[in-house]
Amino acid sequence: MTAALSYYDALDFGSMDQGTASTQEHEGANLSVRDLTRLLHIDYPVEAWLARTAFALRRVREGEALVHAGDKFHSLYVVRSGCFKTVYTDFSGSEQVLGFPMCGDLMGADGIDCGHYSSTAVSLDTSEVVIVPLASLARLVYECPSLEALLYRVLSRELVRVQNMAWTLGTLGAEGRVAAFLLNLSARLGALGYSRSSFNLRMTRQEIGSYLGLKLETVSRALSALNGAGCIQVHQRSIDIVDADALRGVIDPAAAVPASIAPHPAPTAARSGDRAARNARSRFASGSAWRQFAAA
Amino acid sequence: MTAALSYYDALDFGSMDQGTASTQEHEGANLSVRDLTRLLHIDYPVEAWLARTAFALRRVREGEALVHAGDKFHSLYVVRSGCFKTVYTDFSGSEQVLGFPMCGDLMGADGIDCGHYSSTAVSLDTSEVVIVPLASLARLVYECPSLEALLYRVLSRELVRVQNMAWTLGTLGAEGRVAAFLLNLSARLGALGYSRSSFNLRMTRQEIGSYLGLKLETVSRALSALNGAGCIQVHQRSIDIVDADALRGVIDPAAAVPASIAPHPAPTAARSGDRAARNARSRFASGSAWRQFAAA
DNA sequence: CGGTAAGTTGAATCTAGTCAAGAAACGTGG
DNA sequence: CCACGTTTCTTGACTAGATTCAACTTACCG
Repeated sequence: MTAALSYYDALDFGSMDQGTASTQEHEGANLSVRDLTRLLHIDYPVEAWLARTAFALRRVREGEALVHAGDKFHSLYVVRSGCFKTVYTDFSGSEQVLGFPMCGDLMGADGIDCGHYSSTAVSLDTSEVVIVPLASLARLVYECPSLEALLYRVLSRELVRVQNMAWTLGTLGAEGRVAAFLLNLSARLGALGYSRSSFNLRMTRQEIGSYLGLKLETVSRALSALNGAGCIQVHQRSIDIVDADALRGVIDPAAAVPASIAPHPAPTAARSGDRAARNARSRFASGSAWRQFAAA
Repeated sequence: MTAALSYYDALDFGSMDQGTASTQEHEGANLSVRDLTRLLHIDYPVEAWLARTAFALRRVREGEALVHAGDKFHSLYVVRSGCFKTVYTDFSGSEQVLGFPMCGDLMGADGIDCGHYSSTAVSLDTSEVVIVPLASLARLVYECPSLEALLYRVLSRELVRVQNMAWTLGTLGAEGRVAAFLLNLSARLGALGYSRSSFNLRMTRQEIGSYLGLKLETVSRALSALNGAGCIQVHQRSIDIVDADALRGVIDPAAAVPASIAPHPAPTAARSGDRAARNARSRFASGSAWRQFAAA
């Protein structure tokens, strides 16, 4: 057992407080391995007895940082609710947003290799994350080797996501990037059971621009242009996707979206159609105020 | 034992021929786990008996594809010699280069999650790769749990690399991107024992441009500009870095290079200084023809 | 030696950035 | 509830930087 953890011990994982002990704010509900696999949309035959292993939760208030770039790595985090931004703080002050992790997304994986997180994770919302200490995971894998591939898959997924991002930045113009961003968001929210066609952005134009390698004015202009073209309806943070195919056309006139901008290859959730999904309300769901405004 | 592999079996790893059997071209030399960790620059306490496990090699000729996007995933690959490009073939024909894996770099990790490689790997050179079937790795981890973190770290490293790429594409202009590209190459070659200041590019302007999100003419102009500014000396594929600090200055006038464009956080190799390293010749090393040209 | 692929350079065009002003939403305190 | 200041967003005019198109040079390979 100790042999199984020797490597992690060498990285000082062993000396850290783990599990519930490391939770800054204790929540009553802890999550089982089964819950975790569901959250990650990775179907997994988890032995029943593993259910006793529990992962702690942590609540992060809007604007609060979950981890800072440079902090010592100890845990991975899976978003359970809310929305984050992960940023590189290019220490001449300016920051580059690397992603907007949402429910089911992984954070902190960039810290595994060198032992320090390489990006800062800031909550854009009152959020909740599952704390997954790497040491706990290692112990778990030791007891149940079939779990090994879980982290492999999650890391691989993250890799594909960032590669997609690099593709977007490398090949698309401003409007294409914004269109891809909106479609991506739409797909992810749809997979979570929210409306694919109507949602509120949790981030500012500045943050979107930083993420897409654009200035905030350019993002604003691109949104206005897509609005004018009839693809979407924008009003501040409120987005209505009127014509998703037209949006895809903006990305590639030959309608060839690569491997997929969408996050997961057709997960099982949200098969119930938009009508039901639209009833699922959250901070992402549009407020009624703008809806009547749009109708006018 | 079979239980340990059940998940992989489900993904058809179990039914694949593994180890030497899957090598298209048998090489006499197979690599041990120890060799592999050294190649990856990850120091690891590997139990001696693990030395018997051997990974097969495969030779890939210039222009040949190691894997194609969409192919069924079965193995990871670690470059042992030569140089590759990994490309997204945006199926309207145009392709985007995602990276130039070299000795010690991992390829194929983007296939773990969904079971298919998402990018094509083409050799730019006569190259050699170590074949690491994921099933073999799983078996190995079952026998020696401390190996588990090996793949975690490699995947994490890859993630950081691509995030750095996204940063480059998102924040730098043409000259900055080219400068970052050259510095990155310089650092990687240096870590392998080659000259940091003088090398030959293995890729065309077109491929560099695709990688950096630029057109080939822009790459050419940027190189000429850096040449004119006295940072480097360019002649076709031959690059001499005259003033690395000036190059860093191009990236950020305030000399603030983020976390590091460099690949690995100061690996142990190549501490011998440039003089000794310059003697290490390879396809990357500059030919003498241009050297005298440069002196003129 | 000639043909082809790769690289350089110039001029015109277009896209995104910059600077700047104004409008709309938000929060706070009266 | 309203007035206020602050933040966020939108829009316009101008500029800087990258792309495009094109001509030309240089290397490479039979």
